[in-house]
Amino acid sequence: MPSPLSNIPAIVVARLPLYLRSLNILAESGSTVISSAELGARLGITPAQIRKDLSFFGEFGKQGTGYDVLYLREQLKNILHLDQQWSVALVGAGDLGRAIAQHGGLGERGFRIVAIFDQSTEKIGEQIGDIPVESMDLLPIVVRRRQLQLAIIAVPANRAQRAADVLVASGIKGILSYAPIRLHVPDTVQVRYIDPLIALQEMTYYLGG
Amino acid sequence: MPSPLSNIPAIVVARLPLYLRSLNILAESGSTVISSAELGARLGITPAQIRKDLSFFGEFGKQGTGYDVLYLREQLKNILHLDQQWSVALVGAGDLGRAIAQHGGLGERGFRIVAIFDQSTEKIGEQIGDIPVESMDLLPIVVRRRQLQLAIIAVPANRAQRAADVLVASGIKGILSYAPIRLHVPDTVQVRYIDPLIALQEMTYYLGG
DNA sequence: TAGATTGTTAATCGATTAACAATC
DNA sequence: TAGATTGTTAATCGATTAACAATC
Repeated sequence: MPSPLSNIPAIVVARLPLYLRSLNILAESGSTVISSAELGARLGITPAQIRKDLSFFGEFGKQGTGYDVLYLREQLKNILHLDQQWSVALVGAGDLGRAIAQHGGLGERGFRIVAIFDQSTEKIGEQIGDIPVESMDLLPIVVRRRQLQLAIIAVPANRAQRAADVLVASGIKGILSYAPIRLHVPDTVQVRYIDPLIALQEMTYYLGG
Repeated sequence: MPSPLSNIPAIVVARLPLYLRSLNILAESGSTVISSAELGARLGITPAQIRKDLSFFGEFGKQGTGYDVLYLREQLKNILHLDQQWSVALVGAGDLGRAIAQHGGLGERGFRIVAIFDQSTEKIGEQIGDIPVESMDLLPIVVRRRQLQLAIIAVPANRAQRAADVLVASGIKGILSYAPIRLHVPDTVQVRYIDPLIALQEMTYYLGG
């Protein structure tokens, strides 16, 4: 695998996890082969786009037949570096951080929260699941020692940028932020946002006043 | 206001909430005027794009000066129909639904959860905050009586499509789904997804294996 | 007035789609 | 072989950006 081809459009990369998700469902249901047309119908994406997207990375299909579900799934996992467990730091042990850590939909899917940090002296020492909340002061040490590359930010908006700065300085390369502000980071660092409020506001435009 | 101009690109509409968010911050900090250049710098968007986006809806600025923060904020709120409280139905009273209902970042911002539904007989009758969990059987009646237009889905993937079907049949016009599947709904219904796993998988592509 | 910034047009850029030869 | 579907090219479509006259 030619490691992250930097010339692949981000929008193409962003669709790969959706393809993978469908392939997981197909694999579970016992399907062995799928065409770009069928996959497209499930995802609301044109078959041509799926074929084009995949062609950035190689030739995975067979004319007349389609794609082998297990094989394509394996390939996508490799491309996305999901052939390994990812350890994740969580910043913020409030309601939201707690929900993220405990709900654990992530843990079962290859992203394990291995350290939790909070500013508040009250929260330090508490356990969330089986992970103790540690002081923000320890963050750089822990992140470096464990060589963590991913972090989740779940602190209030007014502390999010500072959290990001510390994370980046400690070597974090990817941040998933639940804070409703744009984070400024070097462009060697990936950032994605989760913001239900923005999503709701996007929809009300289309709803009758 | 010419009600939802249907010919405005969705990607333009999707940026309006971001503009609004910045304007809220600016207003709080006491700024009275802002140029497209300054706003763009905050958001990582080119000034030309901001001006173009806004020009779909009217002329809100003044040459030589920029935009009046409070005025533009008001206009965007109107365009997005955020000049009112929105009542929202929540489907799913598990860990996730509970976290969404209690965390309440939404309530303070104009989206109030007014009814919670769950399948499980055990959960029915429980209170989350001050809202009782009701049976799914009551959903159509409650949604119709209260004329709810928005709903949040926080049930497992295998129940999400059924939940969406019931919601749509009950008159819901916008769905925010936390379930990791694509929902099939009539195109008169808006759907947005919140999926931290997909966001993480998008980032690992760029990280060293 | 001089300087700044808008709103808008036209040019550029990039993403999506249609079409089809290759081939299983 | 006949039918189906890929991978890829070229055409289309749509979004972003640069540039500038208008004007505060």
